[in-house]
Amino acid sequence: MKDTAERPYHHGDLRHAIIETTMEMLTEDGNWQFTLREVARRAGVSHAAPYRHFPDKTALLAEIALIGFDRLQNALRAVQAKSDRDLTSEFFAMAEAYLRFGRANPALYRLMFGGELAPAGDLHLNPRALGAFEIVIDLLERGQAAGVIRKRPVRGQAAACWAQLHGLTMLSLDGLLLSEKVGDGAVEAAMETLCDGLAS
Amino acid sequence: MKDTAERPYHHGDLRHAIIETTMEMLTEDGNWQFTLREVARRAGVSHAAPYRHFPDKTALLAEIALIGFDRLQNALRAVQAKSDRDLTSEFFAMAEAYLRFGRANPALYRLMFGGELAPAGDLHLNPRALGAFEIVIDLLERGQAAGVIRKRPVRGQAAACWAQLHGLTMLSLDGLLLSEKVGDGAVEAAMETLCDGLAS
DNA sequence: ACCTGAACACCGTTCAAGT
DNA sequence: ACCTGAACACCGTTCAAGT
Repeated sequence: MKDTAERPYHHGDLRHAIIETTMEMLTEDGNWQFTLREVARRAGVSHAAPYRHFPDKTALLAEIALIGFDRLQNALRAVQAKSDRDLTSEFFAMAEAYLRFGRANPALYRLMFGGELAPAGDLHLNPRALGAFEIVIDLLERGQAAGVIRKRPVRGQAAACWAQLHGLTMLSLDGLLLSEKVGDGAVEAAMETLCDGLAS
Repeated sequence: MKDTAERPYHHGDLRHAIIETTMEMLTEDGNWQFTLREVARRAGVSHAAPYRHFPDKTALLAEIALIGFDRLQNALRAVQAKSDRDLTSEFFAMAEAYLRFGRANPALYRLMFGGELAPAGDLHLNPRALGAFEIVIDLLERGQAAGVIRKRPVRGQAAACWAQLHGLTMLSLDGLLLSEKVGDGAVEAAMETLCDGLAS
């Protein structure tokens, strides 16, 4: 579209390329390991080049984590949009979407909640990290209005949902919910117990 | 006690000293960061010495994680022992002990469930990692027998408890359950919801 | 049997210097 | 304005050599 199209200089947009490459490395290798020098290598630039776009390694990772929160939010919003069913099915679909996100992006999910970024620019103060939480709150509010959810402070109920989903996701990533260890269908059973606690 | 007391050679028991030093480093610095060379430095040995006792860094960390699981189990067992109260109080005391353990040892707790050890010798296949789970199962079984817990497969209920506690602990360590973000008393509210789901 | 010292191949980060 | 190359201070790991 641009008439002055001199992209082929070196990259055009190295910052974007770095983020893209980092995300690829994250998804291809479940084993969490990531070096700034390799992302530079893959992007075809010198190992010092990323420092023109990110102050340090954790700043880049914090940005990646935020993108992860955006994607999680979008995954949940997609479920919310398909509201052609009752609230209970929507609740289960939401939970399933959350768990699937974690299982599909283990390294990214771990990064989002890892804590190696806490010393950095406290990622979790960023409102983008709480978008998913608001979606759960909305669902619970509709449930209370419809009379299928127990009338309690929604934020507390949302915390229970989030903790349960986060815990299941993490334990699942750790391989701690396999049938041999914890019995068959542990995730389904746990979700059922959560539902019992929420239902009116 | 020993008549042949030639400890002051160099260390006597370097393996033990290394574990001890690692544990100290872990508890003093919440920011997860740990180098094998520094533990050697603090233990007063060369940086190659640890390799006579551990094949590599992750092997040492896996051992530390197992000790963490032992300690968690002991913390819960201490609650179990003081059974001078009803099952509901015991349940809450157990939950509180779990959360307190995580908050008191953030770096250790993160290591136990971190996943940087997964590629190593899959720590979580070790039965020591599931001791805490068995304690929860025992509590739930007594609850079902006493008629205060809903009659459902216990292992599923235990999974729900574990996931909830693990999720609350993790989110709490991440600072995601602060009042400003999620409302006041989120942990208590979440525990209440879990109870509602378990109670008969 | 246990420990040291030097060595190798890597990091993250900085900084003068290039275009 | 953006990138490179060399440099610095670190790692994890290995291995000959010391006691």
